[in-house]
Amino acid sequence: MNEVRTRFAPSPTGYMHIGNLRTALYGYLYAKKEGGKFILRLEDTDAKRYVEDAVQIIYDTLKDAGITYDEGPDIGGPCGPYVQSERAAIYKKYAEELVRLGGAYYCFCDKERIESLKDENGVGRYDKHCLHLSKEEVAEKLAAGVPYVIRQNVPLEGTGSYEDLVYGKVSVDFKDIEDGILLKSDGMPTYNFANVVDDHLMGITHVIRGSEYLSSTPKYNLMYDAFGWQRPVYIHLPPIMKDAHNKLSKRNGDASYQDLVAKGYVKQAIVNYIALLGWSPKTNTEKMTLRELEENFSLSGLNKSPAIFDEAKLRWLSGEYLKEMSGEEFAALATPFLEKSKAYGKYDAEKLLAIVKTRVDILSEIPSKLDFLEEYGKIDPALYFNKKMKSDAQIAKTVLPAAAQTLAGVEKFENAELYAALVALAGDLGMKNGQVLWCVRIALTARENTPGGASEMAELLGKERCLARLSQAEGWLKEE
RNA sequence: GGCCUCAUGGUCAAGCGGUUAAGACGUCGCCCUCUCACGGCGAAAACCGGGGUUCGAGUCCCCGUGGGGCUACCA
Repeated sequence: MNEVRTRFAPSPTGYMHIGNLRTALYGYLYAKKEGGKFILRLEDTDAKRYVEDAVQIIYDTLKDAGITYDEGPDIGGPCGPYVQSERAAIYKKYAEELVRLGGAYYCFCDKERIESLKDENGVGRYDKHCLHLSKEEVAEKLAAGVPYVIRQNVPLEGTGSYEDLVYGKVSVDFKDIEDGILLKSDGMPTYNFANVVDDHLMGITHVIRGSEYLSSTPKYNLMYDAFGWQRPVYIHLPPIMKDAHNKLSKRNGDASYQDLVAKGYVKQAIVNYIALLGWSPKTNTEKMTLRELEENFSLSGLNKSPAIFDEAKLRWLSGEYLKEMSGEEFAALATPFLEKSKAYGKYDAEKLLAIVKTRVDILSEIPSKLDFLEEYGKIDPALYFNKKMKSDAQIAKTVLPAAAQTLAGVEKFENAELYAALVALAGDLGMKNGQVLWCVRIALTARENTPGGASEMAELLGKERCLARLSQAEGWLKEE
């Protein structure tokens, strides 16, 4: 049994899409699961599409997501170079070899002739014109320096079939496949050729890629067969959609991995979530770390229908990761976001983080959850009304002054003590706990909803602010 | 247009000829509770349509409909 070798072969054309990342993740997971190797290869044969920082983004994203590779452009390996633009000579050699084997041929047709083959709809296919050139004619043109490409020689009849591990049997008639260009006139190969040569030379046993290659795979198999190479196992993956009609893509302004990280989604949650888009674990446990994914991944759980990216579920997962973190871990991740809050620097950071930890799913929500602390202002008396607590502005008028007095006397300004003191006050006043607590909380925060009860808010605010706010609130009540 | 391919709740998704058609997110309700959140419990919610095959079809076959892909000197 040969060692399993999978690869991720992105084209450095911009940002790392969620779909690309998932393809990389599955390749990585399968290799790990099988104790094999995962390889990174850059497919940069199209100079026109090259984007400056794209390569670095690919490295950074994979690293950030924890997807490590055993061989790749920046770390080397036995099958290098791992950048296609550095392998031009290799492709040329194999293209010429394929010509010798009859699987390809030189083509000297110019653009005009190719255009003339197309019908009014721009649809047309190459007519194998140059396939019929004699050896001498070819040699002559080559010697004369006539520009050429090398085309694949696809049979006119027959059917190409293969067994895809997720889609099952896929068949395409050769008559529906054009003699595509393998080697461009600039000497570089097209994807259609480079992927075959590289996957073979790099010993790739399992090709994991997007379903857009489903119907072109038979022509790759034609090349494997012509060379006498063993065909790899194919695993095509359905696309990740933005909605029922559109694929998730940066072009549509959809979130990339780094966008999601910047928004404050927990990285592990992102990886966990995308693993679930198109794959389902055997058990009902969906929350899994990368390590757990490595153990549980299996090709049989792969799904063949497109999956719509659901940010709501990602949020939930992110929140789950946040909640189970230790205070230190959470602080490390959350502090940069906490610094953007109006409350930052004015309150005990540890307390702020503790309050926000179970109330936030993504880190970027932190400022808005805390800003209210610094937005204290005139209180609408209606806020004091609460049916269940049986409280209203009238009750508040007697509660607030008494509460101010009580709080002034609390030594240890901490939740437990404050709660006890306020409950005791309720007893003294002959009121329900809720009547006192509700009124105090409203007076302290000027908000109907706050991330914590009256005593917690009081602790956070501190004695000085509490007393000041209480007296201010009392004043506003009297104006009514 | 031709070819490839997909189709279970709003979303992800289990199911692989016989099930009360899982589970998760979301939604809604209840409980807990000093509001919110957390947590607990519960509910609503699906087999695209039509033909077959079969004792029996979400599961197999065909057609239709709808979606996605390919049809580049892009990948």
